Amino acid sequence: MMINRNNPIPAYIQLKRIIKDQILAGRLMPGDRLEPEWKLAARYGISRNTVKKALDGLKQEGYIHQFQGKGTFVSQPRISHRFVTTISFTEELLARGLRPSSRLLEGGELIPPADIAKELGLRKGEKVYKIRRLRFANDDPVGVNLSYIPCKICPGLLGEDLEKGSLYALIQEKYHFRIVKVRRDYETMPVDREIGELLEMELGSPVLKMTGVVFNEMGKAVDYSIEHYK
Amino acid sequence: MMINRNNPIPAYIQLKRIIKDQILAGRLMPGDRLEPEWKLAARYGISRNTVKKALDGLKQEGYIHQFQGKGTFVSQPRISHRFVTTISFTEELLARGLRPSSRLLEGGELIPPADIAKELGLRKGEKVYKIRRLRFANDDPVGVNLSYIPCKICPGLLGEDLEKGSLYALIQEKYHFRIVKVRRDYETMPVDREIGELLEMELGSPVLKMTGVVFNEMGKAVDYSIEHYK
DNA sequence: CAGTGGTCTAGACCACGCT
DNA sequence: GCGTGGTCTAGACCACTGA
Repeated sequence: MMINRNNPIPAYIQLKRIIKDQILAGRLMPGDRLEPEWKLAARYGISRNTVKKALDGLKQEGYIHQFQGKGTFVSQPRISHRFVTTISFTEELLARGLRPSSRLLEGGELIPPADIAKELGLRKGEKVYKIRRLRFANDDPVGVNLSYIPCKICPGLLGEDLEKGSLYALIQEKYHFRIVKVRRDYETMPVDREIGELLEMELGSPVLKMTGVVFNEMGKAVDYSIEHYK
Repeated sequence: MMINRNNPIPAYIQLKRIIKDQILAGRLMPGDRLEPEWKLAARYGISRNTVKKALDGLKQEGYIHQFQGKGTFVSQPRISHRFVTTISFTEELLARGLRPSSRLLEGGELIPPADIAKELGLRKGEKVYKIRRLRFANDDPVGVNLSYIPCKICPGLLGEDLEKGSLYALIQEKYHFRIVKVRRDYETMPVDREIGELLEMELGSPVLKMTGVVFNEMGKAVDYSIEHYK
């Protein structure tokens, strides 16, 4: 399949279509490396910038990812878009016109309990960062967030400012992930003493407990979190 | 604010930040037209291609849109998919000031496939209602909802008006449940033909697929649903 | 018509991963 | 060192809009 320069469809869209078809047809499998950009440019008789524009689109749609110095690879699952916006406490509150903020309660590094290690797909002895934050909306405490994040996935995370903005945005920006899959359990339950004190609630009032795992485009679990919301 | 070429942050990201800040600060209001690309390039001392890359990012994030031959305009604040913290489509849309409605595509009674029976905790041969609805926001189709609800939990459900309001509200009211636990999986994927036609989307555009189970206060699964949203 | 964004080129240098 | 993607330039022509 070649690019037809008489076709009014732009070359980068034609190339995108060609590569996408190869992925959907299984001729390119998840994990496969594509030819380097310069070679694609030569093969299809277009400039490298045009190849980049095609690849940008495919990256955007979650079909591929790229690593500087390594190459271009077909992504694991199907497709992704901006999942952050649907899962981020920070953006959620901003969208509602509230002012979100956080206070770091605890940040450390440890070997996680077996059940959490299993959810994260970690081998025995692999460490995680444990990050516990109290969340505010307009300075009212509204939630407690406990996250376990594999150290090998996000090295140096504790050196970041964990009280500013969205943790997911930080992770995606710093480590160049895209979050493509989310699993969430929601449950209402009476509040226990510890959470109740943090959220300034009466003992036994109902809280929303949310447990979740998020996955990046390579199918790796990036975060296991337990959250309690008023 | 200018672009600092000694700053290791790429010029296009610096420009993106500058423009985004102007929008967030209200110096650029929704509907305002930005300077033409060539003028931005001259003002910030970078090439037009670099300006385009910054604008592409902002377009991508929904802050601006562009029209060939007309210019670059600040977008209305984005409506984000915030299904995570809400259970009910109806309530979600009402909260956003949109008018929700539904059209019943399919309503019947059947023995569910084994995997769905398992999710619902049903014994062999126990029937479910299968309810498929197209969802509208202000008469635009925005989602397709497929629900499996155990007949023994909600007897006579098909006799109700399934196009009016929230199915969850109906179920909770008629059968005196409280929904206390929800499990949700979110994933984005390219739209297939059937859903694409219902939602009036181009084949392969990304849709949010949500799969979920809700439980009542007795721990019984009340509903297994598969939904696709624009 | 002039002005705008859309596409595209043929280069360049840099940052990074690997061997 | 070499190959990769990341960024950037200074042009060019086209398609579309609106006066």
